[in-house]
Amino acid sequence: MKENKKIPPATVKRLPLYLQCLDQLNDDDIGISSSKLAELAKVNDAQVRRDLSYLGTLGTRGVGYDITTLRNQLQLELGLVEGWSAVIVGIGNLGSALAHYGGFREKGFGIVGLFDEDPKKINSQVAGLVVKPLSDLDKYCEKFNVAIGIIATPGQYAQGVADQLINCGVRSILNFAPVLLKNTPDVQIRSVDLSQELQILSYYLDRPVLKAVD
Amino acid sequence: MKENKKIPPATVKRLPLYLQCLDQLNDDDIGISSSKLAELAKVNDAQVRRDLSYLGTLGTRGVGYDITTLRNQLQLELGLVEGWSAVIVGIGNLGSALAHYGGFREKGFGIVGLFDEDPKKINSQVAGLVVKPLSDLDKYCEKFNVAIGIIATPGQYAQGVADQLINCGVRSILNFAPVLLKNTPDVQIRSVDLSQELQILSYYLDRPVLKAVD
DNA sequence: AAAAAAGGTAATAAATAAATACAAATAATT
DNA sequence: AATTATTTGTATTTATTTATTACCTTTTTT
Repeated sequence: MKENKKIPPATVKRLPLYLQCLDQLNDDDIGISSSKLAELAKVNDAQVRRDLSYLGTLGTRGVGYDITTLRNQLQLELGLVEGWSAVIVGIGNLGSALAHYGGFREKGFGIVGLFDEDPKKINSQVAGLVVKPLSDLDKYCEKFNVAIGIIATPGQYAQGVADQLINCGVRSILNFAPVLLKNTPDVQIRSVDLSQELQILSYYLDRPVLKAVD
Repeated sequence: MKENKKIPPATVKRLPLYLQCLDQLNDDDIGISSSKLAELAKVNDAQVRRDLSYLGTLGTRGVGYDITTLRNQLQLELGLVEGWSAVIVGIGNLGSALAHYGGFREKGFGIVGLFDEDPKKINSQVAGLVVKPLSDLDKYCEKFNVAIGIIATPGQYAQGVADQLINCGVRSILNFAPVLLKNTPDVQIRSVDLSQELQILSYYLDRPVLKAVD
């Protein structure tokens, strides 16, 4: 399939999953079939082939996929080789946990700044970084060419923080505050609402027969 | 629409969102129209009416929806009035943040136990609870009739913890570890992978023209 | 040479979402 | 009191997205 065809969102969501599955393999494995990968990722094997075909012709018929090639291509497509910089705003319990979270760095993201408005937090050290006031955001974004803003403030401050981030040129936002942020053209916003996840689980708790999706 | 018709997963995912939108309204508002709610939730207004119709005939033609009725019905449908009990396993930075997170209690969930295997953490106090070893899990699950297990351990321990939780009768698991847990019949599993969310954002960073979905 | 394994992709099916339309109920207006 | 405007509930249709099936091609194995 063509290299520059746009990839369907549902497929984009599965790409990091495939990458994760590859990480679970033995170090001495060099190849993997679509059916094996499908089993690990718990999807249909044709779906795996179709998803991967968006990245180009990676596999060899009769053989399968070379793991290294596949991993490289997934990382390339997901932009994990770009070394995007991120900041975290809101250094409460969750923000602090995110600052310590190793999974970000492992995937190539660099947390370059922590921000909060609470005077008690400003200048304190968290995960090896000094917490700064939001007034320093502009400076940091320019200096580190920050691409991603992670919002972990209480809900009522989230939109204001988002506006500031966008104003500083940040084009992608990962929002953990339990509010729906305003849509802005050219800005990607993803929200993770912890309590909503629990609520969805709760629905199915009452109805053990039904199956959740996603 | 019939009360006991099964609700499509896509709708179930929107129900907590509607609930969140209601929370943003002024206290003195007593009614809301589908079009207003649609605007807040950023969906089509016909979709709102359709989604809500699964909960019964809640609105009044020519008038709209009574906010209190709507909230009650959403909470009822989502099982938020059941007071489900939950435990958190893995009291690292993330687990600890989750233990402090007020959003769970606010929605009616009760965190009744924290568990970890690290001797340095066992017996320490976090968010008003004493961290216990996993060997106490069984006891807690029985005592508090625990319905939900929240996993915040490193990836390599997650499946083992999940097995233990299921073994103790837990039927719903919210997994924050970056691994795909084995499917078990009658057990609902939802996973939140923080770094995967960032990776999806990263894909769209390279392609500012495309739009992400969900 | 034949059979088995495995990727690529066209075609189809299923699920989801969106749009349209309209009857019924309520409120506002004349 | 009658009329008009508003808004829900729902059927129907349409469009879009997603998932599955089927089949052809290539490679490896027997």
